[in-house]
Amino acid sequence: MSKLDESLLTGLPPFSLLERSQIREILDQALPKRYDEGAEIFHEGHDAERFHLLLDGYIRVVKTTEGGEQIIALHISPGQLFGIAPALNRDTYPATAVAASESLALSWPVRLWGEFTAKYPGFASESYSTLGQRLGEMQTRITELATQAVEQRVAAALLRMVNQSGRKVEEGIEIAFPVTRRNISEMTGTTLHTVSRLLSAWEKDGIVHSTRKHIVVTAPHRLVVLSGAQG
Amino acid sequence: MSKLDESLLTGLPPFSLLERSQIREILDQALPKRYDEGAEIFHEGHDAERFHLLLDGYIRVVKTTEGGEQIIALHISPGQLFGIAPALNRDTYPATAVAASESLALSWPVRLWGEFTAKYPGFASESYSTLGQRLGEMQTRITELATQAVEQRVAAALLRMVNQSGRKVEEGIEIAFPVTRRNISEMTGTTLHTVSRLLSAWEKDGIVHSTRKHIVVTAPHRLVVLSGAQG
DNA sequence: CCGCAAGTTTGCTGAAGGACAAAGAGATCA
DNA sequence: TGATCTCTTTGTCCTTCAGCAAACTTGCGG
Repeated sequence: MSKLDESLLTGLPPFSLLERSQIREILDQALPKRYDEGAEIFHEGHDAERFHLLLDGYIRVVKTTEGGEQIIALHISPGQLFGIAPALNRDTYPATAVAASESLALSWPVRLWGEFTAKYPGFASESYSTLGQRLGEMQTRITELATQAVEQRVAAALLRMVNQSGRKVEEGIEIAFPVTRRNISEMTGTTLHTVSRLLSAWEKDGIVHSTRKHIVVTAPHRLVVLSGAQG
Repeated sequence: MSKLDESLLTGLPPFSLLERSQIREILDQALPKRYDEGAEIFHEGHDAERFHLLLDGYIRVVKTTEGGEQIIALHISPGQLFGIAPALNRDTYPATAVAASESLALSWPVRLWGEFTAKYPGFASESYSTLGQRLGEMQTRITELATQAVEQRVAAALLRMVNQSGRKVEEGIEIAFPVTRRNISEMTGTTLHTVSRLLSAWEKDGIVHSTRKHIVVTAPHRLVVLSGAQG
C-alpha cells in the first residue's frame, strides 16, 4: 500500500500544531479503511481497540435501548475524531458507529492515545476541547427534549445537520448525507410518522424540499423561527 | 485559618494515588468555603476562574432555558470534582451550580489545573474517567427522555438519587438532600403537578414515603420495575 | 401568634402526538 | 421485468400529560 499523503492531516484541529515530521510519524501508524453506507465501524459494548479519525463521509453514533429502539447520539463529520473511548479511560465503546454515507477513516490502536497526548502538544488539548463541545451539545439536546415540543426539536435537528454538513444547491442548502424520516425520529425522540407529517407540512409551506433520503432546506430562517431559536 | 487536614483528600478518587507531601501541597493551595442551602457556587456564562471539589453536602448543576425554565443537568456528591471547565478548555462555566443542602467545598484557580494534571500522575486520568462517566450519564438521560414515558423517567430519577445519596433509615432509604416536586420535574422534563400525582400514587402503593422536600423510598425494587430497568 | 411565602395536592379540560393500519412510491435484485 | 424491500404518506383513534385553577399545608419572619 502506498504511503498516505501528509496533506490529509495538515490543518485538522487535532493536528494543527504539529510539524511535518510528526504528522508523517502519526500517519505511518494509521490504518486507513473505507466503509460502505450502512457499514459498522465499531459496536456498542465491544472492546475499544482503536480510535478513529473521519477523513471523508459521515458517521452516525447510535445507542440501542433494551427495547430495541435506536437513538442517534451524534453525527461525525470529516476531520473529527470519534470512538475516543481511551480519552475517557473506557475500555469498551459506549455506542455503535455506522457510516451514514460511504466513508473513509483512519484508525490507531488505543495504546497510541497515551503516546500521542504525551508527545504532541496540542493533541490532547484539542481532543478535550472537542469532548467539551460534545458535552455541550448533549446538554443542549437534553434541554430540548425536556422543554421543547416535537416540532421545535425536529426543526432544531434539521438545522443542526444543515450547519454541520450543509452544501449549497440551487434551491437552498442540502444535508450532505442520506437521512430517513426514521433517522430524524431517532434524533428527536419521536416517531417517523410525526416527522413525515412535519416535513409534508413544511414542504407545503416552502420551507424544505425532500425526496427519499435527501432533504434540502429552502428557507433556513423560517426553520430557525420554528425551532424557538436561542442564539 | 488553621491548616486543612490531609485526611480530607486521602482516598478520594482524584487524589488516591498521591503521597502525603503531594496532598499537603495541593491542600495548601485550596480555598475552602461553606455554602448555605440554595447558595450559588458559580453562575452559567461567568468566567471559569476556579475548579471545585465537594467535601460535604450536595450540589445541583442547573441550566436555564431562554424561556426561564430550569433543567437540572447533574447532581454532585461529596468527593467529586465539579466546575471543571478547564479540563475541556472552556473559559466560562456552562451551567450554574447551586448548593442543594448546606455544603462545603474546596476550590483552586484554574491555572493550577494544568499543573495538577502534569505533576500528579493519576489526577488527569481520574478526572477524565469522571468526565467519561458523566458523558455516559448524560447519554442515558437523553435515551430516557427520547424513549420513556414520564412515570418511568421519574422512577429512574428517584433511583438515581437514591443510589447516589441514599442513606438507610428505618422505613427504607432516604434521599440525603432536600428535593422538591419541582426539582424532580426539572430533572425529568415534566411538570411538578405530574410528579406530585405520581408520588401520591406511589405513596398509596407503599413504594415511597414523602414529606415536604424529603423522600424515603420504601420499596426500591418496585421502583426498579416501574423504571423499566435495563441493568 | 399571625400572615405570608413556598411547597403540595387534586380536579378538570383539551391538545399533542403516539399507536395502529393501510396503501403508494422508489429502489434493488434475480 | 417482475418481485420484494425499504421508505414515505396519510388517515383515524385514543392515551398521556401539560395547562389552568384553586385549595390546603408547612415553615418562617416579623
